[in-house]
Amino acid sequence: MADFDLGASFIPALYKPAALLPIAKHREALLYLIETSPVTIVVGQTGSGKSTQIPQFLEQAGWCADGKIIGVTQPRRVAATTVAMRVAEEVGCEVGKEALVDPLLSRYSVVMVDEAHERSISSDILLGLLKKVRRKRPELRIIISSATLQAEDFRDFFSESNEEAPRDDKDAAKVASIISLEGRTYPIDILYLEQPAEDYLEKAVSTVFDIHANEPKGDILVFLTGRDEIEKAVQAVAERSAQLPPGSDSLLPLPMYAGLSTEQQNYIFEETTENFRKVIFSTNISEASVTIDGIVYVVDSGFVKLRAYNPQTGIESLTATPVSKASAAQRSGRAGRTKPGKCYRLYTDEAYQALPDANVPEIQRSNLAPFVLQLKALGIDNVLRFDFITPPPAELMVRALELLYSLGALDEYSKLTKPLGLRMAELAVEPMMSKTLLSAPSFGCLSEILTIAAMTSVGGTIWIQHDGEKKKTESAKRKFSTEEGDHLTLLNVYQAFVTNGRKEARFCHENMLNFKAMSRAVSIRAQLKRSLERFGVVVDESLASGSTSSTAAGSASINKAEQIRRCLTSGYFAHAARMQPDGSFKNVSGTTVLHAHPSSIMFNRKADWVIFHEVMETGDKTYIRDITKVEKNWLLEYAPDFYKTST
DNA sequence: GAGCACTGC
Repeated sequence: MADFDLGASFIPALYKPAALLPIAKHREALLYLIETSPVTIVVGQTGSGKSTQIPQFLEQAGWCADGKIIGVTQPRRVAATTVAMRVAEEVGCEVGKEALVDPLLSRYSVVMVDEAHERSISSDILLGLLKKVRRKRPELRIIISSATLQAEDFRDFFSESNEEAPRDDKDAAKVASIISLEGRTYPIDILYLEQPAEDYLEKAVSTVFDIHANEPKGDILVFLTGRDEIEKAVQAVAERSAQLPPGSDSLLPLPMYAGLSTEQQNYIFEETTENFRKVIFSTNISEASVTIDGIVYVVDSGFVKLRAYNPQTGIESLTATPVSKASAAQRSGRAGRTKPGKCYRLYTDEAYQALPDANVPEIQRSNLAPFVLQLKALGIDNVLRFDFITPPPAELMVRALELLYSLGALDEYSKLTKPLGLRMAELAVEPMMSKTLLSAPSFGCLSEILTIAAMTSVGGTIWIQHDGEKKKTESAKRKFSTEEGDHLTLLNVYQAFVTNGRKEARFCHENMLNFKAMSRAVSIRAQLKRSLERFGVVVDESLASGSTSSTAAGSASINKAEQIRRCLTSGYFAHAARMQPDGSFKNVSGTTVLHAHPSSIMFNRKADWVIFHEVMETGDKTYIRDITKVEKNWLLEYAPDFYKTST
């Protein structure tokens, strides 16, 4: 496998992006377009300064007069808060307000949808809303930032009308215009494999060594699909580095994925000494969310893990999928930020040609229940006729409506119920959990459910997953575990954190907890609590017990534990399963075999009926996560209609 | 025996 000869395995492509003018040069043209055209589509590279500079141009041009504000939305909140803060600092405008409170967005003179080409559900829905608002508020200005390939989709969307007669081309041009604001980039050589790789992980590692042996200085960024692959690749490079010829520069392999702690992530930004070449093995996090300086070489496996949702079974899956052409372009662009670069694609030119232009929009492959609820709360009753830029499959809509009806958020006419449905829409957790929260006062366990809701929404990032320290994490977890399952375990972890570890980094370190994730749970809990108090719900924290584990003495806490399990059942009855003699589970209709996820307390433990927070198919198994034991008769008690129809 | 990314104020 020692094919160090790059020329033999890669062939160059013809494509070279042109180096164009920076954004400030386009200022006048841009402001003229925004003034004269209701919708302006701004095309330019990620990081070209669009999201910070355009709001400033607008403010200077008087778009903030009369107390009006400029809104900037982004699919990735980390970036959004940074941008919003910078804009607020620099131009003195307030940014960010929910459409839920002000459906006509009347305080805004301009709304900018940033990175709209990423097609997140929220930006897709915002585009549909903006199109609707524009009919009632023709003076509103809409700016959409997009990658080049998708610009025309947005123009066509805003130019076409659902209700009126088709416009001619001249009219369409008046509604939406496209302007290109390419930033300065350096040329990137793109190289393809001559033959498909049998094992892209092995090929990625050998390509890294090829680059190291044959190419001038510059760090390497390798795109892989997940943690497992990344850790394997890092290890392979570390091992094989020993065989590098004496006197040659060293390779410094580093992992990058969202599950790492901040500290571990920060290694990739540190400067290396003269004789080192950094090689970063990363998930898609480095495609757009994280920018690393000094990258000259990109190695693209051609794969990404993508979520999908099966509307028939209601099961999400996470599988490695070939990237889109748009993704491949974005990845290669990471090489040319500071000087000319090279991108090695671990697939053939033919394989590239066969890739889809763009990813399937999120709205066509997700559980839509949370978004249907939001649309209903915005007064959009006929969600099936909402003007989506690409409509989701009807089955996805139907499944979302059915779930919301079974939870009592919608009535038999599919209208939002009040107050239940409306309140559920305003809580920032998914519908099954918002239902659980809203029924918690009647079970006398609101404080505990608030905590559980916050803990489940930060997901699997609570525990440190350091390679080689798995045992340590397992034993730390056992200290908090309860007989009843994962939800009560999460409650114990949280309670220990707020009493012992909130200001003490050592507590998290000793218990293998991720401080950032735990702090996020604290702030989510506070936010949920504020929402509930806005509805007039009283949250009595004095009732919260120190420990709700069944190992704790006293019948009061055992009773509390049962109330919590009953309450969870009232929201999660649709996520019920029964353990089979072989230890696996079957869902209510008996159609799907489910397995307790190895991270669950219920992994390898006995149970009868359980409810679970989440179900996901990865590889060839379907896993349930965050599992709690319940009684069969509770299911019948809290969801009689649901169980009558499904059995 | 194991989860891509993102957010929630």
